[in-house]
Amino acid sequence: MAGIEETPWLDPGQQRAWRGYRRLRLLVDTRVARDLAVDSGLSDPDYDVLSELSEASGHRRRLGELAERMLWSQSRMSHHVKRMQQRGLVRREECARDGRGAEIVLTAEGLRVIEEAAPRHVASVRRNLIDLLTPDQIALLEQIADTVVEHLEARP
Amino acid sequence: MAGIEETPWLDPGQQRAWRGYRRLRLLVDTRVARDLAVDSGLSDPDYDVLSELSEASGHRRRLGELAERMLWSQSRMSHHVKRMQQRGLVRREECARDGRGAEIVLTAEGLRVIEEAAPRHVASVRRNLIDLLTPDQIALLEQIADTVVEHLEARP
DNA sequence: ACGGAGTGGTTGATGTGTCATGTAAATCGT
DNA sequence: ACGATTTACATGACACATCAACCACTCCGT
Repeated sequence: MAGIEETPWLDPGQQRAWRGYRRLRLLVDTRVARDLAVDSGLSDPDYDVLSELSEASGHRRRLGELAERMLWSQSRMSHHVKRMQQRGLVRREECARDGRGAEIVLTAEGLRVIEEAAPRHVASVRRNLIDLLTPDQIALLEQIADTVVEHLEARP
Repeated sequence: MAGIEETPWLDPGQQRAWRGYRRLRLLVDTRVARDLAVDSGLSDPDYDVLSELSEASGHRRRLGELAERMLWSQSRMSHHVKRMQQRGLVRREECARDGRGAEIVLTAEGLRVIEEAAPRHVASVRRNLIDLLTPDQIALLEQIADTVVEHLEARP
């Protein structure tokens, strides 16, 4: 890993790309989050957890597995699941195979909530990102994201 | 604005682009934030505020102006500035022209801190995003960001 | 010039994220 | 098989963001 002595400053194009990315992120994410909250009463993390669970077999997943897939800390997941549990969106079950384990299960209410939220959320994602770009740009964005993700996930 | 009835689901490519974007954001931002905290003891918002002030004439700016440029709420800025003030990075001064106003001024310490933090931060941004992409991809990213930002900023 | 509306900023309550730590069960070494 | 370590998760304290009041000053109409 190079020391800072050898690190050149960002050139103007790189500077603009970085600032653009930051601003895109700020605008897109706050709007999508606001829409989600207004339309469905969910926060962005709420939606992600529900979505992850709804795609899991049996609508259940180990807490740690959930955290790992979503790149959250276990602690964060534990706290968040507790709150979602209090709202009736998920419940905890003991894990048969591992006495320490906790399985997080989507409740019927949780399933209902995310199924109702999903189409509105998709509409919001379209309004605030997808439909603003040409198909070419979408493909490029995917390619850029893949490149970066691949590099970063290959690192500690 | 179209109702959800008319909103088609994301096609596979759009789906991958959206998920890719989300994951890129998660990976890049957490790593850059962690580097910044470890290298310089600053949070991401800390850095942004210091950076904004260091570029302002007289190293000072009205609280509301600062908030507006950064798309923060005034409340958030007020709270955050209070904490940064307690750490000696900025100070408040009364505004001569408007008795209600507050001017936020970069302290000598604040200037020292950001000047020391900047090169490491640039290195981190390179490691975690810029240097992972080809010059073409950088240009495309900038273009995509500009497109989206332009659309979104033209809206309430 | 005075009374009310609007503006700039602060504050407190609440929900959420992070870090350090705690606890209990599983696993490993011998 | 027994103690030490590691793993899975929970918890408490704190930092931070958001929202809804709130206060003080400015601006405007009459």
